[in-house]
Amino acid sequence: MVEDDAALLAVIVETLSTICPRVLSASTLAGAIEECSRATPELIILDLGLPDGDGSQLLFQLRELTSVPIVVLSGRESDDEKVMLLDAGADDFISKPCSPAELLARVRGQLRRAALSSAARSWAQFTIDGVEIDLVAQRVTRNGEIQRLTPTEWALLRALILHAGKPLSTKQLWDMVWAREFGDPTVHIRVHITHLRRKVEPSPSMPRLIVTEPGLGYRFVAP
Amino acid sequence: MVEDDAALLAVIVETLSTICPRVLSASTLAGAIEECSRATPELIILDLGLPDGDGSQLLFQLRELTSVPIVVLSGRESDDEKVMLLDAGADDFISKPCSPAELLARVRGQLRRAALSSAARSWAQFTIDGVEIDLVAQRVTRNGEIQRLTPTEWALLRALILHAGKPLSTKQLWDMVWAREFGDPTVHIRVHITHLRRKVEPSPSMPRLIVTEPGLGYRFVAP
DNA sequence: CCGAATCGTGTAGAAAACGTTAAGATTCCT
DNA sequence: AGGAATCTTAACGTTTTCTACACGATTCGG
Repeated sequence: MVEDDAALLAVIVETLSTICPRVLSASTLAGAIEECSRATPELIILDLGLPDGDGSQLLFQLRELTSVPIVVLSGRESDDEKVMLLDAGADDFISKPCSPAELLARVRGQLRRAALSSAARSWAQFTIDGVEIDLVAQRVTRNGEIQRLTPTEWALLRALILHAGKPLSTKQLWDMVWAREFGDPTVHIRVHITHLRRKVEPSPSMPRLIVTEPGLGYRFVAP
Repeated sequence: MVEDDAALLAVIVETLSTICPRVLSASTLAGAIEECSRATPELIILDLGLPDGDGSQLLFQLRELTSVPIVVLSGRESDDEKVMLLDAGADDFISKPCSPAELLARVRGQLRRAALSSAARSWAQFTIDGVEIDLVAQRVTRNGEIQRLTPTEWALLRALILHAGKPLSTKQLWDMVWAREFGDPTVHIRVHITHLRRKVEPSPSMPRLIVTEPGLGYRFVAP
């Protein structure tokens, strides 16, 4: 929230905090840029008319750097200004005064839209050596062929990828995937690791993705 | 452009045509749905207060079927209504009267954002292997024959298509389609999936559209 | 170099999940 | 009220997945 009027800022921050877990604020253009580079916010609300420069200048600068939703708040009612800012990349323009309810509704809308625009799911999807793994769509393809994984195989793969880079002991995997106390962990895991490798490794007999660290456990090599 | 006032409609269409290659219009709720299923617009501008039903009703219906930007235009200034519509999925809300320049700027903004957010098909309407599915018009034809789907079958199909590509578990489908807590989900869904496949699959015994991922659920494969 | 522990892989039976059919129950329309 | 369409429930055969066990291969320390 970028706003120079301290009283108004307090009110808006209070309002926003009902739906946002963390609200950061800045009262100057320079402060706003610093805050953005440090905290990478999910949405920016920008009031025009800051002391150290035009807010529209900040809008241009931010649009060069990021595609997060930017909502502009302004007291001026000039059509030309609205058009200019919207064309510059503002995602919404709200005229002051504005009811808290409407502000929240518009913020919710922007957040909802940003969430489903699939930018957020890039971390769970990657390709390595012709093997494509998509944790969200629950899909694995190797050289174009679809590989079907069973529920336990998915659980095992998820556990390994979640802690990619670190070796996971047999006990840890057992707790994460099976979550029960009877049966022999080691033999189960050996079997399912074999199955998993057969489906996701470029060459299953020479594992490159799921490597075994003798005596420690298994490790998923990060891409 | 959905608007019942002919004079205002003409003005807005004229305005829009300066930036849009094709502008379609409808003056009733039924006409709007028909137009949408035929032409699959890239953006919808919706004026509230249509003769044959509330415009907000159309908004709800459309939001079940598509993710295209919807801009609501209204003369009423009620905060509650604004909030309700924005939360129902409207991408923008413009109060009448509104300058042509601002309208164009907001439309441009929505189109720009839609273009870069998902190049994916935003209208659930397609043909594959002689099977034509149109969620908007609620029509399924296979080799020219119209297939009649029951309400639960539509709900099931809509849930699957809305999350095309991702497997939906039995529990998820149960929550989306039936929305209640008693009864045994698995049996119901098995039966209705069979019925659905018999009507929409090119060859029901070898499903290609609605594939089952054993242990995970069912997945609608996007064409 | 050798033995013990650990790891990889094949096979077979048990358990769970799934597809299909059919008959009763319910709703909705005329 | 009668009848048609739809939903629910039950049963049964099939497919898929899990578990258990056996045996060869590999690793590691002395």
